[in-house]
Amino acid sequence: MSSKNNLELNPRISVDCVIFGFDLNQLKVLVIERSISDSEKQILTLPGDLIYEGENLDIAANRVLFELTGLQTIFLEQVGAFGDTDRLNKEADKKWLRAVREEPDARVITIAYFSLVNIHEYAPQASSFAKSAAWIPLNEIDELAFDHSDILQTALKKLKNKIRIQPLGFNLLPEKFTLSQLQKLYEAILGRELDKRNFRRKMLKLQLVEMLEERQEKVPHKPSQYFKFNETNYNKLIENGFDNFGF
Amino acid sequence: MSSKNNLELNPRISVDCVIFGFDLNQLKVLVIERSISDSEKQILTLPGDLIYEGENLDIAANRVLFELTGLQTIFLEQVGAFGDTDRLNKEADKKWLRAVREEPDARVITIAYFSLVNIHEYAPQASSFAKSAAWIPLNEIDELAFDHSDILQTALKKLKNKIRIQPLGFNLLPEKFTLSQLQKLYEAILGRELDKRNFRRKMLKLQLVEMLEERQEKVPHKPSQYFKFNETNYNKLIENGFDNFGF
DNA sequence: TTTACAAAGTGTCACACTTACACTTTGCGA
DNA sequence: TCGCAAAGTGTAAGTGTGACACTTTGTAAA
Repeated sequence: MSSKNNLELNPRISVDCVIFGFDLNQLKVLVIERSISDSEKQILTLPGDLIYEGENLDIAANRVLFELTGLQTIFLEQVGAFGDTDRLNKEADKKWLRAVREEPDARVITIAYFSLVNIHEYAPQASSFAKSAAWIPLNEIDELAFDHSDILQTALKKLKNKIRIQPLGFNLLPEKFTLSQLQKLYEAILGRELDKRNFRRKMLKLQLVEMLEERQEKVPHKPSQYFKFNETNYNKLIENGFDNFGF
Repeated sequence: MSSKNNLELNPRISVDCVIFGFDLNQLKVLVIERSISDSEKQILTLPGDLIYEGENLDIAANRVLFELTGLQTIFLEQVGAFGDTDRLNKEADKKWLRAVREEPDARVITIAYFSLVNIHEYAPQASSFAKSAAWIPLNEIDELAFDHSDILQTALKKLKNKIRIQPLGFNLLPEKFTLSQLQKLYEAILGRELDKRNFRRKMLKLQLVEMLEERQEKVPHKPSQYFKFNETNYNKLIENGFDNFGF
């Protein structure tokens, strides 16, 4: 174990990303599967990296996101700093750090970000950790490495709050979508069911969605109209001081 | 200027605190007056400090707050991390850092917190910066050192959002207060006027305040009833899923 | 003691929004 | 052609919001 040197005096800084996706059915999170040896139980972590020298935090988060997903200029917002002194102290985590880090005992303070990704545009990149990346449904994640469960919960809370105020959801959907899919997304994020008629009435009144000429095909039931997000109306809406969907 | 050494590789970490107070009339912020020499123009900063070795972020923020105000166990919440590489690069800031810091050129990433303080319980402590601390009305602050204006604006935005969801305001008031004072506080935070009758109706319906037997004395107009915050009812309220004051 | 002042305190109405609720329509596939 | 499965649709009751003006009350000054 390192003695009192400046490893301890000067914490390292990392960024970790909570990347949400939606497969038109479930809310998912992009996680990295980490294993030391075959015999070891797989442990999941959030994608992240130490920041580079002279690199801004937002830039670092964008870098991690891009290296992993190939996506750029998408929604990305800070969740906060997580820096408890014992955040890397679980035995399994220490073991792994010793295997991969130059300074496994250094204190690391991480700045967490969350981001919303259109899962259908997602293209895994050839970065060192991309090959072990996986979309896991939110409700199937029970344990993450380090304090990543904590980070995930905080990010989710932030998303829940934000979705009521900004139409973030559209970042998670393909360009055209049905109102049922949109509703499912809101239900997945908010964690409760919504009334179909009330939901549609609200969305249509706000004019945030625009009906397309196109409808579903080859579905074994009445085909649904496709809609697209109307950004112009959204911008008008927030100019006028809109700040609550009422969900 | 330092060459490529680990001063640059390993950023220092600080905490900065946005401490809000309310004097029953105006919303104020506790700032530090910094000056290098008498001839220099005074520059204002938010109170803050580099974290200690092995110190948790929350603990460090509480420490700064306590050293400055003598107050403990009060509302304190993280605003976020501010780490742009150029955040200490203004000429006046660099000059000052060279005068007071051991490593004036090191990159510093700061974790900002905001806190609500009952200004009447505030007792300046004998810490190194407490003697130059001052409560400045929010609307009289035009420029702060470093990126502290940015931090202040972000904290204020967070406060505005939070006040709609949690009855934070009571942290800023003395134990007994009038409904007009409470209204003034909400107006100061939200930055707009509220209707007296509607405000009272809402507060009384929610039963968050409780009327005391006492009223104002020696005021040259009809004396007002005093009220106190009812924490029991607040806890009941949030259990039942209350999440919006409707302001 | 009367009067002026200044802030406290009070009620109603119109409107918008929210919630709860059930049946019909439509296209596909068997 | 029949069954299925999800899409799509309207209304009524209740609740909350916003706008609005006058009366009350204690102090202090004339």
